[in-house]
Amino acid sequence: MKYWLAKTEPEEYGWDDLVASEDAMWNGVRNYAARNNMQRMAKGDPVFIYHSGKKPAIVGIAEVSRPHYDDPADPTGTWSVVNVRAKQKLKHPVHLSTIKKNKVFAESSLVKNSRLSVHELSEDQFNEVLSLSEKAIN
DNA sequence: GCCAACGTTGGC
DNA sequence: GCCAACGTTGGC
Repeated sequence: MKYWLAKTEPEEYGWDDLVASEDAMWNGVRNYAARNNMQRMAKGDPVFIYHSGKKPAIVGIAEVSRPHYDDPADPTGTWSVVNVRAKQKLKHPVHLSTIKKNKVFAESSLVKNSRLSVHELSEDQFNEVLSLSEKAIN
């Protein structure tokens, strides 16, 4: 099992939209590194949903409900999508500022490549996010 | 709103 | 194949 994090702009499509749609096609990724990560997702892998923007933070957990397939909106066949399903909102959002201060994430692409929209996390990092989400101030 | 970092494009 | 110019993303 692998662990993932997918970024989204909450004004465009946020956690609440994902909950409402029940099973959503995660589309619009137009970056090779992010696409390659999506192609490595397996059904059932956990995916943190991250809101970028004013208060960047991880807000909830979803899971891959369908592994990658061709983006139906892309006639060239270059880009992929997956389907994800919301599982659980985090008790408290885990802010990027917290992640940056935490040495477990020092080598993470979350810190080193802020522009990447789909990241893989280690098991330790995944568990650290879960643990941080239990704290009101993080 | 600004700007740094990154990715892509296109000229050579 | 290199690299300058440009566009975009996302944190602050």
